[in-house]
Amino acid sequence: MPTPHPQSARYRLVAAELRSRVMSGAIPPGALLPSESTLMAEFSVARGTVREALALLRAEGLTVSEKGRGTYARPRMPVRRLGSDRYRAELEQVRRGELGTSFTADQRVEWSAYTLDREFREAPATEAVAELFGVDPGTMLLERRFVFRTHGMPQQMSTSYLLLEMVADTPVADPDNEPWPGGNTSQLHSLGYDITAVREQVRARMALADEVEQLGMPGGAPVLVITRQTYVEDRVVEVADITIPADRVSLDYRIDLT
Amino acid sequence: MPTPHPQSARYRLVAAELRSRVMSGAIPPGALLPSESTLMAEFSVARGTVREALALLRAEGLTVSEKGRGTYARPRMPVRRLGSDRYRAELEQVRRGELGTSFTADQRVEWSAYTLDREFREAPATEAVAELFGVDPGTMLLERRFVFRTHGMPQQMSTSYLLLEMVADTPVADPDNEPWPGGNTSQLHSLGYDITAVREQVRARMALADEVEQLGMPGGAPVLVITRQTYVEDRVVEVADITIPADRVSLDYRIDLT
DNA sequence: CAGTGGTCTAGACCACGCT
DNA sequence: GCGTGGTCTAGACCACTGT
Repeated sequence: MPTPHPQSARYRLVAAELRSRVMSGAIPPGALLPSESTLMAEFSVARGTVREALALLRAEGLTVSEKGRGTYARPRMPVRRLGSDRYRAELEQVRRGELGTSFTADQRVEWSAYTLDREFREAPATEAVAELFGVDPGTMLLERRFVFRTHGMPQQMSTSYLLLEMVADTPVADPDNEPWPGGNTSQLHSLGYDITAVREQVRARMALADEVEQLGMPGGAPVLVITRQTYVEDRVVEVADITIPADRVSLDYRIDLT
Repeated sequence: MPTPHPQSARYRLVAAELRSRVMSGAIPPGALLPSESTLMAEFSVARGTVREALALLRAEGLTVSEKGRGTYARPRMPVRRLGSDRYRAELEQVRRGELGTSFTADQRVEWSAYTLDREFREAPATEAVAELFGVDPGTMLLERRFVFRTHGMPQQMSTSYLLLEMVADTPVADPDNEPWPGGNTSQLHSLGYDITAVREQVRARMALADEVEQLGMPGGAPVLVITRQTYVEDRVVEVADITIPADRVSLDYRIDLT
């Protein structure tokens, strides 16, 4: 459907040259690209043409521009590995009665080095969440919103849902008990549920305006969205929506066929 | 970090107005937006300003533009579900000696309804690929590039690597045998390898210029990238990089803890 | 053919970061 | 004050899609 663009366009040639300089490391992450006026001279093109080339690179996430300073090769964020094996590790840890959460285990940070904002409320299930739970829409849920930070840097935001009848008047429903040592797995364990399976649906899309705000990311950047269902046998005991800036994470799944 | 942009810019006001028309449904998916000259008159701005506004909407994935025709509200793409259970299904199918590939099974399209471009070559392993294989860099590989299409629509591109010593002078090394009934699992089976596990590493990033071209997607859109290792016991027998436009797919993983 | 978006030029003024 | 990127204008020619 979308019209293919000719590769011969001048701004594409300029973009290609700059792209190769960035990707080859000739312009390392964090370093300044030549200024627009320099590029006008180097390629003998008008400023608008240079700016179109730079816009292309920005759309590809290769560079970021700052008014008054210049255009930079985008600094690489440290990539956090989110392994599917963390659930099993967490479960075994909880059974042995040890501390830590999957989040801190993934991050390899100490228990004290992270903080999270939290906001709890009771709310009826929307149609989408009800379907994931396998209950009727309108069923009362505990909705918990979290923003995780390590060393003050926002890393991910998530919304978790629990059936209210499961958690009402338990310590799990009290935000003051967050962060909970041992995380979700441990919380569910304390309620008498030993999880047996997890299903994750992964999608990617552009960040919305408020996510850009809350996660401190550049505009026009993609996020990974994980919809997670936690199972005890055939019953869904928790549903969560997890949003992570795409350049900060790599998801790792091992699928056993034996 | 990135400089915030003022909301007062004229092109942002134009973009905001058009965005609300699209999101409210006043301009339904697939319908034409006003032409650039119409917008110049309506908002009393220069063409460059109108084009900046439209570039914003395109970057948000709300519209697509076609030379000679106009700018459309973007039609919603059907989402393909890529389930981790497809490997097991494929393996059982192969053992029973049946046809089909995971790609057609995911797509729920008939065997004949898809085509793929392919390009085979022999090449030494780069450092990254060698590490995924667990062999020395420079080890000779068969590199196979594919572009899958259903009904002419590009859906994903992938590059698959096999150890040359495993496949040299076998039917697998002959591009004319693609598409191979039963896909990768079946090919490996024919070489005497019954796969036992798959590891997938999932990331998302903005599409690069040549991916935009090959996949027929609007610029400024995110892609999902899957790095896949196929195992027989502890040995990696295939490595693949799979790139899919993010709005066309949802990955589905089930993690069993029992 | 007329109308559309794609590319390109040559100017202008502004807000911002640095020194 | 000077250099940077951000915004905006007013032209021009092209390639493409329609009739």
